[in-house]
Amino acid sequence: MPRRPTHAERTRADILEVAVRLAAQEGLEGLSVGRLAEAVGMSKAGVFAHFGSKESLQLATVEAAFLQFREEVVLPALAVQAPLDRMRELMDRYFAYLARRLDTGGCFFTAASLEFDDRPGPVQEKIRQLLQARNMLIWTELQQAQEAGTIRGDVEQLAFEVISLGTGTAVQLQLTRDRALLERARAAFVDRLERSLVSAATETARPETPAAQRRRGGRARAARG
Amino acid sequence: MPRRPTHAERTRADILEVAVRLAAQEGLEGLSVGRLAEAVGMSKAGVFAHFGSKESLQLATVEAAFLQFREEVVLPALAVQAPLDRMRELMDRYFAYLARRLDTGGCFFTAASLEFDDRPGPVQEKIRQLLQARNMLIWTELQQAQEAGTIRGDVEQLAFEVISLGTGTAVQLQLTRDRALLERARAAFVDRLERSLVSAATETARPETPAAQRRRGGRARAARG
DNA sequence: CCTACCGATCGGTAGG
DNA sequence: CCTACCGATCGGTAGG
Repeated sequence: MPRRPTHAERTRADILEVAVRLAAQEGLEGLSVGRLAEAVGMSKAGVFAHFGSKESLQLATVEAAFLQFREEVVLPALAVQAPLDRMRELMDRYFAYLARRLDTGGCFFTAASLEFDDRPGPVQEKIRQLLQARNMLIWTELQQAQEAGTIRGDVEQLAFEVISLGTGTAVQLQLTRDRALLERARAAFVDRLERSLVSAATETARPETPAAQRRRGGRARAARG
Repeated sequence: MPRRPTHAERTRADILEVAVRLAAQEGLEGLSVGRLAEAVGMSKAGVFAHFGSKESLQLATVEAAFLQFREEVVLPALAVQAPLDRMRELMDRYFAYLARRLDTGGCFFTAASLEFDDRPGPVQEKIRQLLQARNMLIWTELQQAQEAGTIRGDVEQLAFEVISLGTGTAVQLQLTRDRALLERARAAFVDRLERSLVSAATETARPETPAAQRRRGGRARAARG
């Protein structure tokens, strides 16, 4: 049973909402306590009192961005029953997230990831942890789809390609602001997934080169199993 | 005939070499004149005298990073004769560039692109221009490969996917420092290219779904032509 | 949650 | 290319 939030907690949540937006645009390091305070209509010390240090503010901002992403993208997708449809929903919702955030800094985690890849510390660790969790989620989804007999091949390779597509799209989209890229990304995802489908009639009919079979991991796994 | 560089020109080049490294790690905005001066062993005003403003320094740093990239990646690849082999060489050299820069900030342009996507101005324009030139280069390469009869399908879609793969790999690689991602990226590229090949015996033998044909642009182009 | 302040560093300039 | 300086802003603190 969720406790009724105190006044301080609500203020903190308000600050973080603005912080997520500012950090997405100016970066987690570029986000200064002074400008955050001004944007939220408080004194600098007032904002500071809620976090104690800039690093704590950064950590709280990353967490807030994650909770928001979880609510908008992950949880709704997890409600879908069939494993592969869940993966499709996840991707659809990620692309919708990118579209919504076109004017508010783009994908928070892609930006944070690149900003902190050379700044060791708790913030980097937190970002690394969240992106690792994302990798695990996608890997698990595809693994389950494979166990359900829906897809075949090297699921880790497929996971890598799906993540690259999402991340690469996020980067290109943000600089060009060209929404057509989202359609290309969707097409690329559907196309790539189709190539791993077991059910598609054309797929089973297709002969395969030994090289492609090896890349897919089909032969290797059969040898191991 | 290249003029012998003046002392000032050589100093400027030395400063920019350090600037490219610092900017790749701390960002173009995080790069401060003071720390740059310290890193290069000069006074702050001494460094400043070469550029006049931070913005000019940033522009010069982007240009220096571009010239370096051009030398290491683009020009050697352009020496290759066959259009599609040129594209393969370009990709190979980009992945090698990523591997070399694992400990010096990763892909300069991916980082710069994400850092400046919300900072309008001359620096953003410069970055946008360079990445647009990259898009055009890849598009042209694939277009030529298609005209040579080597590949078929929607070259713009293929170009988008190739760029996404490269950019997405750059982002993931830099946070995880997992070199195995480079192998996955290479495999993904080869695999994707193979699907667009005209020559592969297995390709021509494969039946194709109408949906896939539409996505490829095969039908549409035939209708137009 | 505020006012008032700290030392450090920022981009930039004067003058040589 | 240097020393010496400018106002502004940074993260952070004292005291209430």
